[in-house]
Amino acid sequence: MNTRVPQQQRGIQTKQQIIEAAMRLFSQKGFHGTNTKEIARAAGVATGCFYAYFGDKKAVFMEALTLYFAQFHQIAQEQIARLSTAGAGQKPFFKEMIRSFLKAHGVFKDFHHELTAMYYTDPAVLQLVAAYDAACIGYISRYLTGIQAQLRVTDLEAAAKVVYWSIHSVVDAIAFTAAPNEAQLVDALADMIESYLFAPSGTPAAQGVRPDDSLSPGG
Amino acid sequence: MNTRVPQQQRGIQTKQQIIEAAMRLFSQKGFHGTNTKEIARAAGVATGCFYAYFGDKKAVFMEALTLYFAQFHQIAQEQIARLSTAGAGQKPFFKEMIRSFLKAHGVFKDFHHELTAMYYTDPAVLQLVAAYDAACIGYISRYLTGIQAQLRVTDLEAAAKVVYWSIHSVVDAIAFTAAPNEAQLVDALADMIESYLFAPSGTPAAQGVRPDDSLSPGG
Amino acid sequence: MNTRVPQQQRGIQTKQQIIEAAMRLFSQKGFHGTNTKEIARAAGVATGCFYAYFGDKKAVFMEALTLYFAQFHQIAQEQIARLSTAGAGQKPFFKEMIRSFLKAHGVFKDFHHELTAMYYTDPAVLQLVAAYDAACIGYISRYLTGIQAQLRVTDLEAAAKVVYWSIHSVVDAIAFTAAPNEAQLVDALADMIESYLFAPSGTPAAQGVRPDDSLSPGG
Amino acid sequence: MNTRVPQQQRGIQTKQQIIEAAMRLFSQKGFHGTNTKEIARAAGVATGCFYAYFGDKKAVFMEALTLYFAQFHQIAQEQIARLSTAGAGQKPFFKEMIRSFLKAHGVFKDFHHELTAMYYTDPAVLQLVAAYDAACIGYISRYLTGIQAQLRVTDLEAAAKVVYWSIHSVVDAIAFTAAPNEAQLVDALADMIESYLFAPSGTPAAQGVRPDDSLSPGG
DNA sequence: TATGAATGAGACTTCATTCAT
DNA sequence: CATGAATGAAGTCTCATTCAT
Repeated sequence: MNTRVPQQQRGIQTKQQIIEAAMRLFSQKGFHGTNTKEIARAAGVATGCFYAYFGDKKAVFMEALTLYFAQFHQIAQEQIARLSTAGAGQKPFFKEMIRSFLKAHGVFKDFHHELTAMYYTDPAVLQLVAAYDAACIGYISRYLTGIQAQLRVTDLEAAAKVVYWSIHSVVDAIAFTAAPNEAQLVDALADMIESYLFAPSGTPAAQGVRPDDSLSPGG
Repeated sequence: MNTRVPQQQRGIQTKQQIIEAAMRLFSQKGFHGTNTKEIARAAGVATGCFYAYFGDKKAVFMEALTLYFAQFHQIAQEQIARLSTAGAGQKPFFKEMIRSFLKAHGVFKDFHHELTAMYYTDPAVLQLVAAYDAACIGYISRYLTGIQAQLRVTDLEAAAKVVYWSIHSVVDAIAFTAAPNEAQLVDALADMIESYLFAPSGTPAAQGVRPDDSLSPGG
Repeated sequence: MNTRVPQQQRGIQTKQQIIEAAMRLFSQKGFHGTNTKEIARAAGVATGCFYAYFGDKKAVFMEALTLYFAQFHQIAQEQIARLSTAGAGQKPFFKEMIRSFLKAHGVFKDFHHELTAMYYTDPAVLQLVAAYDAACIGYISRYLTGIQAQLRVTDLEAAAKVVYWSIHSVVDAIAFTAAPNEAQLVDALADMIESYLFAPSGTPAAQGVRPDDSLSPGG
Repeated sequence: MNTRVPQQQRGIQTKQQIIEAAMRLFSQKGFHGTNTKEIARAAGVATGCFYAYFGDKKAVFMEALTLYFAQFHQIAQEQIARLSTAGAGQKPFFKEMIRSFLKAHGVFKDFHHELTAMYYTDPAVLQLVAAYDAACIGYISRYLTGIQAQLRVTDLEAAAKVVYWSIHSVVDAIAFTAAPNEAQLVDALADMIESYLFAPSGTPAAQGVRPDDSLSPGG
């Protein structure tokens, strides 16, 4: 039987409830540890109803995933837009970006992990995630292109990737291990990215670098 | 009944065969996509024999994991030892390290991914992996301490972590997406790490940095 | 997942069918000789359906047991009520009781034996059976208290137990071995119980006792 | 492969060890709850060795059973012999008999229960047990025949059976429930049997009967 | 002969999915 | 549209028994 596309208000709401319940359960117990009956019950509907809206269990996961990414994209885009216009080349840019990621991570932390697990396991998930990663890298790449003049690196493609993956993994490590020294790690990460991207400002000022101001022009 | 501890030569061999078959299958089809019957058959033994050696499916996974890490550790340690003595502070160190990781990754590439998937799902796996990560970070940290004089960073703990996670994720991205521009990414990553860790060598030579030789003394 | 509590008519009927099929099979082939697949098939449902209603094989057994005892109790209580009011102290009481037991036994004879087997093996069964035995002994005890004046025994508790167990085992022996001399055994058993409980009616009439009328008053 | 009949001292001892281990385990965990590996280990031999001496798991059970009965028989026979010659018609006979049974029961109490469970389940066990029961009934029957003159009952066959089963079940109840009022139950049981079998001794002395001496002549 | 490793049928159980009401 | 009962394939695990050494 084909999947139902809800037409009425009620149907749309039901579908939404199912997605939310599924996300909650996947986050708590993982995809493999959650069964459709549980999802249905948590959503307050009958088992059969689940299959009226979703072709199979993976379908909810994918839909939840799409939603999840949409939110990420939105946050990221807003961030980029804000920072880009606020004055291109402002160095706090990356620190802000890291904080953005951290925050976004926090919202659906556990779902993010389940997602990562599926990523390596399921091609469809991989594709979705890869698209998202590519988009993020694209943002960074465009940003770098915009401030190319200030940079010491030349291969902007590679730089964007390296920067993205570094942020990605450090943020993940922070979020997952609930690192107590979060602030230092964020500082160190931002410092690394900035040391890498930006040319030292002409003077040998780099000694005694302190993460935040080391690159402030004024030098 | 408890797990069998092989007492005859034959038993030891059988157990080894099972572990190998399991790793192969987990890598190909994932943990959840592999069943114990398949593992047994792939190892050339009967189902029951599997359970003589392993309490359940996860038990093989954990044992395989332990083995896998033991190899990683060994490779890493050898590498560190070799590089450290070869001339402390030689800058190719990190590039070498990245290549090491890439190589190690390559050996059991798919198993590594299955592992990552389990990492987020299973506490026991998490623990094992966390221990491994901590060990790696420890290596780096000790290395940095050894060459502290040459460094621009001061919080070596944080630096070691940031460096480790960056390498980890970039290597993973390279390995998983079979990036065609592997060389550039490795260069960029090494460049980032070095820019971050090392003080520009006194002269304003940092301009026009080229990854490999930029830091070679002689400057 | 938890056991289903049938909410539709169909569900209630299915559960009943499963219990009946299980009782039939347990009686024929014993608890250990019957598997859940067979039970499901005999009930005309799928294997999984069995587990929707019962957590495991023992659960059906226990539920069947409870049902079985409920019927026993009902028969016994009716019997007691009828005989007690029909004229307290009428001696055919015990003969009637024996016949009751025999009849009740006959209905689910084989199930009774499987039950006895489980009794010694499973604590939960033991508990249920012990409760039933205690209830039966309670009936007899109360009956004896009611006719205390006519009795030669004084420790009514002990008497009730001894009488109950004697009936129990003789009835069991009769039912299980399909003794050809059932009538004689019943007579002998009733005679034994009555000789024990009731004082000889004043005269030395006890010689040449014939089971049935030996104790009829009026000697 | 055929079962080995031990020829050497060592073999005989091994077989004995296996039987003992099996009895112990069957008593503790039941026939179905014990596996051959456990038996072998408890006996201090290898799994395969078990099958050198016994065709299958049931075979040990049967052999243990036979041994168990042999002991019972011996005790019973000695008892009968002793009492019979000590003065036929001595009334303490049945009380002694009950005590004998209780003692015999106590020795292998748990094995006895496992046996009862198997009895209803396995034809071979049934046959063995039935033979044993018949033998016991035979003893009683012969005893009764010997003192026929003193008895009020005439159908000695039926009487023997009723008496045997009563003793059997009351003893079982005592042993299994560890009844605190064991003494009273034994008294009551003996009283019942004696009231049943023996004619009141000529005088209307039966009033105020006390189990032990009520029937002593010369009263 | 003893050892303990190996066998494999079969038991129990779960759950994604379909169906009757 | 919703409900919850039913399906049955597939997976996990056990254990009586056989076999290689």
